[in-house]
Amino acid sequence: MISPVQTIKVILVDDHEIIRDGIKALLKGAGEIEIAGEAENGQQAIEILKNREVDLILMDISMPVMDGIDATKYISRNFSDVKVIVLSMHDDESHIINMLKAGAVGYIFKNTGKTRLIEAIKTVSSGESFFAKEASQRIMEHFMQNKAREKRNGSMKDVEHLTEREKEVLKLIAEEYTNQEIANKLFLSPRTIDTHRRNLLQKLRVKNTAGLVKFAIKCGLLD
Amino acid sequence: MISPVQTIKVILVDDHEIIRDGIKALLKGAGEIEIAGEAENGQQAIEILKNREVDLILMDISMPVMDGIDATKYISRNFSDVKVIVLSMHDDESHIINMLKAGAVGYIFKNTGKTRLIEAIKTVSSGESFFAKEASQRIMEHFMQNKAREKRNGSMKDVEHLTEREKEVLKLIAEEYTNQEIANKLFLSPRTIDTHRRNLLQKLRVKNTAGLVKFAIKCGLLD
DNA sequence: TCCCAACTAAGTAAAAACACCTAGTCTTAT
DNA sequence: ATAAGACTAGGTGTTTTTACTTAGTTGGGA
Repeated sequence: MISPVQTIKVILVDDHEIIRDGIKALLKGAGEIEIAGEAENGQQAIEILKNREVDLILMDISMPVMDGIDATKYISRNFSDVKVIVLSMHDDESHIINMLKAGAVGYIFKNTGKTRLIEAIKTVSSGESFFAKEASQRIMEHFMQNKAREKRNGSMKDVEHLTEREKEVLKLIAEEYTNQEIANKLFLSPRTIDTHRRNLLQKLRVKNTAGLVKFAIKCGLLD
Repeated sequence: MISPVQTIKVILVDDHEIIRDGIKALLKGAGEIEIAGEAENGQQAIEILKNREVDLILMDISMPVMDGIDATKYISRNFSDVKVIVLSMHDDESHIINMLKAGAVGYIFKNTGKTRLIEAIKTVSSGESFFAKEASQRIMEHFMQNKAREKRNGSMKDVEHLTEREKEVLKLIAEEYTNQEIANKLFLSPRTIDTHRRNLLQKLRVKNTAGLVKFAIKCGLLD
């Protein structure tokens, strides 16, 4: 909150010294960026954080002792103002999504050029996120896949035949409320909920509450 | 694949003319960016795409006729090489996640400065994604929340406390059978099933059948 | 051997869900 | 203007679930 232009203190975490040296060389010329430390694994990185003030971490994924995923999890929980950019060779969905879930706010590849690397550091440092092309694509695919999964499960055919009210009631049923409780929430008569419930049973061709709940989950009315 | 430096053709989609004009003014000075069109809603935007070559769209969310979410869904499916950046006033999770799912690769706010806006356009145009600070945070929260939910629900912890019989009964409950029917299947008294059912409710700390079914699905007792 | 957990089952009651029917209001589209 | 669908809600009655309680049998481990 104090300084508009100040050096960004970066630490490098990678088990290969050559790679660390390469990155150091790349960032040498760039103003505003200062290499505040290096670590060979997640454990060492966390040790550094305890003793030194750090703004941003360039983090490899596969490392001995403590890998990048676990380290990032720990860091995003215990040093929430330290940003983590993943510097990886892997462009597969699972690595990217796992690092996202762990709390990384950037993902770039080791063949990234100097300009992009500096751009990523500055972008993330100012609070935004920076995901390289392939990483963006994988994240999108991940979201799309969820969509596709939902669609594949069919029944999306039926869900469109439900009215808004019915979907609302169905959701509350699946959330373990009784007709009476639902009625209170929606300011309606319990008998109205009863009617909606029976219409749902008929429309979805299921026998009872269990069937309703399964349907609600299947078409993502919950979560 | 042809041109390393070429103008980025942008169209603005927002139902407020003043906002469109403001953005046009902002982008006026910036080289490499060309306003290739404007639209008041999603429908109009799609019409433009059919007739003109466009690289990128700055898209509002709430609009009449066709909102930004539906429009982005359509565009990311039918014009997959056109990038969509959301230009929004809302920083709530649902809007951001919905636009992500719809296929947006950028999310910035209407109070963004000129520099950031241009940065976002160039970043997204080159294939990366650009999410403003608050948007990044919400996306992180979304992922974290899923994690937290999984943990909170325990599920896999509790399922081991269930006996074989209980799991068997739970499965049949989730398959929409009544106590009577389950009793017939297992050659037991309906009262026994009743007892199992109540033990399940207690062990899993859920209120009713809906809770039982959700649990059964969560720990894969079905399918 | 004795205890415990799992499994079984029943008494009694109240609450909730399910079934089938009717019917009014309101909005929208033809 | 009329029809259709969504939303509302009541009557009446049955079936199912939930609640609280008690208790017999069985098999395996301390």
